[in-house]
Amino acid sequence: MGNSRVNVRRVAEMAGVSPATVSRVTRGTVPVSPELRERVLRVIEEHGYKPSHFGRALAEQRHGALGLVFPGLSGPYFSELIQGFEAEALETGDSVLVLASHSRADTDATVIDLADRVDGMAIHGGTVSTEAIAKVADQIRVVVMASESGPAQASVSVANDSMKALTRHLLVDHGYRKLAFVGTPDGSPDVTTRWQAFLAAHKAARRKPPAEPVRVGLQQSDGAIAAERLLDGDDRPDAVVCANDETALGLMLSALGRGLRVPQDVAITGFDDMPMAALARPALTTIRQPIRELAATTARLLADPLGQPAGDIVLPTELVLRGSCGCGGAP
Amino acid sequence: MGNSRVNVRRVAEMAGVSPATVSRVTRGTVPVSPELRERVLRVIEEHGYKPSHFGRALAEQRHGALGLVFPGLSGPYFSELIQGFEAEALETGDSVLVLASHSRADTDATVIDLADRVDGMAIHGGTVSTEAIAKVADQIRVVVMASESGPAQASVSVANDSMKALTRHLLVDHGYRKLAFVGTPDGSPDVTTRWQAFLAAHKAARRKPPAEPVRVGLQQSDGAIAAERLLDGDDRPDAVVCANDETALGLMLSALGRGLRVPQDVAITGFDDMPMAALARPALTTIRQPIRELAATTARLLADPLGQPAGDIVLPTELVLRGSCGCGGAP
DNA sequence: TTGTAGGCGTTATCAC
DNA sequence: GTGATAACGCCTACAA
Repeated sequence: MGNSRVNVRRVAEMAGVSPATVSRVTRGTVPVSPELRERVLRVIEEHGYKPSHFGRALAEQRHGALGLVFPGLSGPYFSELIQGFEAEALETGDSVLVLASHSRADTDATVIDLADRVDGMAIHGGTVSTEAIAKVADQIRVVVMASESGPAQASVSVANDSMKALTRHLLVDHGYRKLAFVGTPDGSPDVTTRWQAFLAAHKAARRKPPAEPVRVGLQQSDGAIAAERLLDGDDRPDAVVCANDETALGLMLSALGRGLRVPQDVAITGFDDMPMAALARPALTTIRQPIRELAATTARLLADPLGQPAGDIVLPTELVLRGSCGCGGAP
Repeated sequence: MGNSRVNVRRVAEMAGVSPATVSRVTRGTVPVSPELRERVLRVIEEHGYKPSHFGRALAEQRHGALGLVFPGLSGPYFSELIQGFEAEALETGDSVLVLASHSRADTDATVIDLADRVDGMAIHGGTVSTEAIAKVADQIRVVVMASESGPAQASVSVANDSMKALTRHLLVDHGYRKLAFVGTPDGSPDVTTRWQAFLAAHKAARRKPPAEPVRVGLQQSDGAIAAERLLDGDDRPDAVVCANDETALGLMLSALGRGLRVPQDVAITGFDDMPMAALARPALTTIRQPIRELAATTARLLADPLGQPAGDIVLPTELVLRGSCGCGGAP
């Protein structure tokens, strides 16, 4: 912790050149004569000089950082999100400032504050108010993930409506009579759309959907909570459609722990296709969404120097039928 | 996106004062006469002036940001970690730059790069090489989490050796004959200590431990993989000690899915006490560690202006006995 | 190709 | 209490 840092001027002096030349060497933009370049590089090497981010940021008027805002949830979904985003940001030499929103209340303020520490910001649907997004978007480039763009410059989300095909599969192909939905529609735009697709499938099949979803969060423990409400009574559903894999697996664990058989006593489906989905017994029927690509696309949109309008990008999803819905194969 | 930002000079001009006075008002350190203060505040309000981070950082020689480096793993553990860290950082007005390390190879380089964008860095055990830590620690304050400090200024970890008490409980109190350990000791310092405690407990009870642990990762899906190796053969263990709750729950799900009874056919224990642990059926016997406090303490150590040496802090853990080890209560 | 000089926006150190 | 003025470290016209 004693690294007496050297600056351009000092390096220039020692190399017997002007600061400008040093800058040219470190940036590599403008050609410099081999001889001087060599001299400068030697001094840089010798003194471990590294251009200060302070100075650079100030001079270039850019932070070299992207913001990522999401609800502080656990699970593979958000890990994939962070990693995918970061991997892409690294490509362009940007750092990632993360805001794992806590209470929605102060998140708005924090996000606005974050806005002048980054060059662009990715905001996950359902984490901050539209007003806050508008304010930020007025200042820097904003891309919304898993929701509509609203006041933001662009959005990237996935085809949640494939939930309709899944629901139809349960209703028509398997002939289940009584379905339940686990998830809170008002909680996040993703879940909103999934619930609507669930309802639409019922309507298309002229079947009566449940009046209300089982309103719980998206964590595995929420699946266990849903289990208490759904499995302990005597009007148990045939099949339970969960808003994501985590809750589905939590529910499955609870079902099996109660001595119920899946899918014979109750069929269960998820959304995401996280690694555990394929490994569970029975394996989980679900919808695969390209989380990493979602994040990478978002980062790319933000890093893009003179980004085109871009608009709203929707990535495809894929229905993955496995044992937990009653399809053959796995036990 | 057209916010023609104003700067101190401009504000000063409009308020008819000097830039210094404007600065004094925004910082609130030195007293300013009510009259001028009022004038300045009005102009600031009117033009939405906000001091630029660029300028501030350069003048104050500090970024106002803390770095957080951890293996890009999913699950409640790391979510808690991020949130705990960030919540504390927000207190002191710092932003959090996250590095969810991907391949260990390039992480070293990235971490060194990150070092001159933050004022302090928290590094999770097992993510970067000791050499890289040394380099960074030479430049800024570094606190290592869940590992020994090494070249870093300080470290914060939890009492992993309570794994010894847990193992003893299985061996002595329940009298299980054949135990297995799920986790990769070389993968992270935490797991190393837990495996050693597991071995120590066997030795203390004069019992022969398994020759090798089941080397898998820390995700839920790894628990399912472990299940294939442990549960399908005919020399199934009595009890399986997992390095964390996630793998334990993955294993439990697989066990139940195979028609095995927990704990009668196989007892299972975890480490962390994540929310799902208490809700599973049977509820998971585990060791509770204060993840949030771990993160908060680390952040506090980093933000501390003239931090004392601090040294190595070890936070307490607590053995939580539930149904999955065979203890009464839950089914 | 290279050097000089000015600017990026803020804070801190002086005088007054 | 307040106002000049000089850093802070870098980049980039502009001139040579």
